[in-house]
Amino acid sequence: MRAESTGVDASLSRIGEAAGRDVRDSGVRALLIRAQRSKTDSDALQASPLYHQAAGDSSIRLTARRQGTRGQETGSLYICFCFVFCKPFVHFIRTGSVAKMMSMNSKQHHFAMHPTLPEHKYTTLHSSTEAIRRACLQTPQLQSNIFASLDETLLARAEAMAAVDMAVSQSKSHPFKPDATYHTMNTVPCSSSSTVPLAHHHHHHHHHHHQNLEPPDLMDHITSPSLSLMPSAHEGAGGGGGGGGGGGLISTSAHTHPHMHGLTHLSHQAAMNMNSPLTHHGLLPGHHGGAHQGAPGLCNNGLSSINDSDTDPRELEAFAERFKQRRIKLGVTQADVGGALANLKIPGVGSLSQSTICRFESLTLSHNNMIALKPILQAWLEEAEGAQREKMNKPDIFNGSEKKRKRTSIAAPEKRSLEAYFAVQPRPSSEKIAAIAEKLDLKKNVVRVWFCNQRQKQKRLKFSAAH
DNA sequence: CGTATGCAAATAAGG
DNA sequence: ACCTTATTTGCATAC
Repeated sequence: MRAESTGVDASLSRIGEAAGRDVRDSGVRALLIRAQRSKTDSDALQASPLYHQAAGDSSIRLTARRQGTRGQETGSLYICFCFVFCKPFVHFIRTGSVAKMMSMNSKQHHFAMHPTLPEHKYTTLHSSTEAIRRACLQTPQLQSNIFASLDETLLARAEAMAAVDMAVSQSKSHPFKPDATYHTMNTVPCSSSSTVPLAHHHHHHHHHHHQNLEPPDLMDHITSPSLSLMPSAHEGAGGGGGGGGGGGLISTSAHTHPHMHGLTHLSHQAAMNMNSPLTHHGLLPGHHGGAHQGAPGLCNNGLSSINDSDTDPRELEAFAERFKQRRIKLGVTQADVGGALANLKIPGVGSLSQSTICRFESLTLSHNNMIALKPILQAWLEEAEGAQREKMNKPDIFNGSEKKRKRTSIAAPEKRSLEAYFAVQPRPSSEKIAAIAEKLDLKKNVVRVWFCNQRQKQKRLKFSAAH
């Protein structure tokens, strides 16, 4: 509660301290302000130079982009915090989810965070989204809410986590896998602040051309904070050889506690559980007995089937780039690749959409997702290149194996009906759902899921909305 | 046409 | 068998 004048400052410095960074950096502040003004998460991230260079969490980024419109200001701010502050915080957010964070702190937003608000010096934003941002500024209360949620509890928690994580990272070899962002990122130990060590070229489309940004001065030197946390190399797994691997390959998907109220201890546990973005089943349900090797040379002895290199953001980035390059050389489209994956008879693997392939190439998938997909795409690539070398196309034994996940498109009329039902009863009984399903000529499960998702959406909106 | 992206179904995982 | 929360995809449609 202290948070005297600028609670933000106080809290930030604490977090920064824990992360070994000075988050009071003017650049950081500018970023926050900018983020705050962003209409969407996407805007906030795109507008941030840190988006491309600082340490971040791809899953956060992903969420930001995908859930964009809805996350709005809230999400933006938090997400940017992730980039600027510390990994632990990121993890917390990831598991806790923005919405939850909002909820748990929202109750008492006694912060008078207005000092750092808009009309400050960096007011000269000229980004392409300036217009939108302006619109945004018209909702002052919203902004205060954002900051409000950034209250003591939250910060304290993040701080605690930071401490935990750091401790872990120093004792154990790999605190949490490199969650660093792709793109320009360089997971290298750390190259301190002012040097943006771009290792090599990396011609990813939109990068620096963010002419919009204003005073570049401040930003540029900020560097990814988390770098400092990076336990440099990843000697982790490798050496151990033996079963070690501790967690084995499962991943513990970053899930967490359903209820955060106790928060305190939660942080700890969360912190502990988290760092293990190992392969996730995202796409490989794994059900069938093991055989999840997919990519050649993946399983080294131990159980920890994943090498560090497999989870290294830089490696992923490089692979994605290479993949795209070679795909094009093969004269294959993203859609082709997606569909071809099914022919590659890998246990739990089916086809994927052009969208997904595209996202893989552009690194707009979560880190875990990237890791999960990499072996598969790698397998395809080798297969395809091999086939071409033989001058023959593979006959393609259309293995009717796994099919691509289907997505039902609920038409507008039906959607309206559902919304109407939802209005009166957000949690219809199974019978009711069945009835609705029949009436709308939809699968019962589709309707059930719709209600689930709708409830989720409502919950989110409840925050962004009034408070 | 091949590629991005918005938004939101489907799914995974722990009750 | 269904809920919730967190995440992974895929339609559709805009570039």
